[in-house]
Amino acid sequence: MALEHAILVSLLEKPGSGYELARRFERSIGYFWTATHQQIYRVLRRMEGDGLLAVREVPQQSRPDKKEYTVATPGRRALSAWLHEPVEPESIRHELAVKIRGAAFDDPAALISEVERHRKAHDDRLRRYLTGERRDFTGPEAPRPLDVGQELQHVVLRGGIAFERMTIAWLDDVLDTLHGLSAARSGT
Amino acid sequence: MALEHAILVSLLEKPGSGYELARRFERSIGYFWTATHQQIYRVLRRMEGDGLLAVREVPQQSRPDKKEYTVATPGRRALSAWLHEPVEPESIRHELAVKIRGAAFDDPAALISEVERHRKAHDDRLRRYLTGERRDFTGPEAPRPLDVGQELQHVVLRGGIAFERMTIAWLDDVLDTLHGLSAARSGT
DNA sequence: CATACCATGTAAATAGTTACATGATTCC
DNA sequence: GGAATCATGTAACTATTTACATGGTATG
Repeated sequence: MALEHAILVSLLEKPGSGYELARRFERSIGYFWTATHQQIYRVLRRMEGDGLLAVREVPQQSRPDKKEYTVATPGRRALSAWLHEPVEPESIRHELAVKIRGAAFDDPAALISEVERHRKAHDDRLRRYLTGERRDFTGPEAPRPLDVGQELQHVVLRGGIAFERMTIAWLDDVLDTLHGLSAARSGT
Repeated sequence: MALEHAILVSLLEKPGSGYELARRFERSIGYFWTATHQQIYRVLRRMEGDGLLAVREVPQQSRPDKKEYTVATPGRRALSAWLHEPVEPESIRHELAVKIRGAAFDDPAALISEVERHRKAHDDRLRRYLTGERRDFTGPEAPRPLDVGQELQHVVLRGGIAFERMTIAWLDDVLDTLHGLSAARSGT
């Protein structure tokens, strides 16, 4: 299960609560894995039961107390073991692509606004990634030289940026295609 | 559930058995959705029970008989309805990226062979896609002009090609980074 | 005073994976 | 004789999503 491993990596980078993990899954970890708070809380409890994590109750003033999780030695070992095992190269799952092929059996032009909406969402994400990249890795405020962990975080972020750029370019291709089909239909 | 919709699209393109669908999910549909035969058989039965699909027993000689599924009118309507609803822009899930960030807590150089293996898998997939593109859409054997369904299939395939190319370029970036880290560690 | 944020969970349903199972035919 | 292809499935488990639930604090 990659969620367990993603949690181990995130907690090794910095210990934190389920809530904090959920927030990280919306941001930095989010560009390669997603999870909701419900799932995170459940997996945290299991991992703690398995001895992979240690918990510490942290009392807070003017905020609810929280449980701070840290990676225990067996957790570190489990991550190491996984890193040395091969994982299957991933295939994509893209609902919008299903829709695009499905549009052949409906009105292709009706899909244009949906594709535009997706294009905007990816464009927003790209901007967020680029802002984060300047802040943490390439801007004047960024530490220099970067340590090993930061270099690796940066190369993963570059992957996220490349993915969003590719997706935006492809969605433009899709929009051109859909417009072309409407024009042809109504007689060039 | 996108698997249902992917099945509807595939069966509209061409009716077929569960086995045939499973094979398509390894090929053409595979570049935007995956499913195993076990899952497909289960969903097919449910969809038939819901009246979305019609079945026909097809006797065959020198092969086991098969059940050929066709999309029924309610199935067509369900697909139409879904096409007009918005779906959430997808986030990626990439186990290898989890590993790359995890490598900071282990030996980054140990990941090189794993990344190379993934690079090769994506390169193989790209070659298959390009062969399919020439055969079905751009080669001299391809029909011309393409109909609406073929244009849409082609733009989705171009998405798969763009994804594989982007991934390969990114994995090269990852390999450079990993090599750079090893060189720096052993003292430049 | 309403909204957003902090913080943690339960319950139910659906989706997806992995292991097991069968049996005929074709190709090397 | 063994492996691959055609064809369909059951059972068990794991992962993920969605809906519901609570309650305090800070901000405009």
